[in-house]
Amino acid sequence: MAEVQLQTQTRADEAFDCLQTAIVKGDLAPGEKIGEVELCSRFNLTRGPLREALGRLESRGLLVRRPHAGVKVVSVSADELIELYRIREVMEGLAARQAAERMTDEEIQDLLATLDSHEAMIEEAQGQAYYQAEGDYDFHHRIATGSRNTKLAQMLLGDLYYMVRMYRYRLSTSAGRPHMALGEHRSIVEAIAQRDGELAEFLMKRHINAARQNIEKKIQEGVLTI
Amino acid sequence: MAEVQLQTQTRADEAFDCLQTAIVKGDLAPGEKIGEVELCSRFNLTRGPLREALGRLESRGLLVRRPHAGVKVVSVSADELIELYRIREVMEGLAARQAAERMTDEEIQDLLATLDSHEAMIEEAQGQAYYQAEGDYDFHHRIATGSRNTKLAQMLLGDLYYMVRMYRYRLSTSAGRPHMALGEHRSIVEAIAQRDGELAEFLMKRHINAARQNIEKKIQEGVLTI
DNA sequence: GTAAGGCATATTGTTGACAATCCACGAGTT
DNA sequence: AACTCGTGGATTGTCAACAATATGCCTTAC
Repeated sequence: MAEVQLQTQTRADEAFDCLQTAIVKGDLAPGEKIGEVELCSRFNLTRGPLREALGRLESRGLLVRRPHAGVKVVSVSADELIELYRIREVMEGLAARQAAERMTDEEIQDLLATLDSHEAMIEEAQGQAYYQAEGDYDFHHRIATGSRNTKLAQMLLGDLYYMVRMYRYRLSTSAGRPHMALGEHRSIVEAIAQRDGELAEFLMKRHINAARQNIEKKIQEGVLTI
Repeated sequence: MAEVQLQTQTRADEAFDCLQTAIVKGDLAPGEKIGEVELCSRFNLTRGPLREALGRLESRGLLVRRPHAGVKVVSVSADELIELYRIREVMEGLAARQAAERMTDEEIQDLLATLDSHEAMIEEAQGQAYYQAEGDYDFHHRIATGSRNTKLAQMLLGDLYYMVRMYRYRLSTSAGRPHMALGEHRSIVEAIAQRDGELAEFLMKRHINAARQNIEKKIQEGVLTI
């Protein structure tokens, strides 16, 4: 392991990050029961910091822990994934509205620039949905922080996105969707640029609603089994 | 049998509960820097479980922890308290809508019954705002769980309510508000009973909006200093 | 007199060993 | 043959000692 680690980062934080990414990337399959000692040897940690990290992960709902029985990765059902999108709809709607009221002109310009780069990425990497997903994540990330609502950003970035991303990695976005999503992103930013919070909220809600319907359709088609 | 306590409760859970209530009740003042050893002696714990609990509290945003520098209770500014209510508005709006779609008839009847008991409490205990606050908490708690949206309930009950309650304890609700709030509660339940999700969402949002404006007014009057 | 730097102390972060608890397997009984 | 009960093993929960780091005070130089 290359020790690039910052000294201000404690071992427990390190463990937390490792585990979180491992869960999100799918290296630790949902429902899988994992022993503490195995995790220790896998990430070169001792049980103290590991347990601390496990506690945090549990508190965030990525793990379930039964006393003396062990830890297992949470397995989210299809219904629960849909519910997640319903929550995103209202929370990101609020984020968009507040972002329209509070983002600086600079931030908005920057956001527009990133949209251009996302478009370029989609154009050249035809079908490489991964980058599109990263771009999408980047977009929503900026809106969340742009809202200047600390707790809102914390809940979105710390709780919801990680759970959603758990499925992003196994779930390729459908063919025409990236282009459409980009268009929707543009409209939202436009509304923000015009400082029209109400419109930004409406458009964001519709955007996430569309994404949810897209996933629902896939599940019904049986393309996506969770 | 002296062991009324469930054995499935681990020391870390115990520590977590103790600390959480201590923070919420104000026994640990916001901004106060607290040493680990002091907490250990105070709650009869060892540092292992304590640290695990601290990690969870930090992850939930009730504590801030700087490496090697110690732990201190988070201090929420007036603005941030307002922001909390903005989040509640959209999230509980969603909860109300989903509750209208999914609560059982039994649950709704039960909810109505609790509203009656709340009314009785307000009538007899004139000015005892504490019970009203508890009743209010109870009401919102039921709506959240009634939504059948696991993650939504988790975020509301696990994250937001505890932060809001931090201030409930020092902040007596204003004179006429309990009665008004109760009336709003009734309208919401009525909408739920009629399975009108859209209306329930609207009414709940307006209800929380009113509560927020009430607090904003108090802050501007200087009655409430945070 | 003030500011910068180094040292001591106290506090946090980490480690490894010990104790308590659950799960699985096997034996005995119906 | 199937079910229940008991025991062994493994895993988790807990503890106390060790190491690393930041804060505060004192000294010293300008």
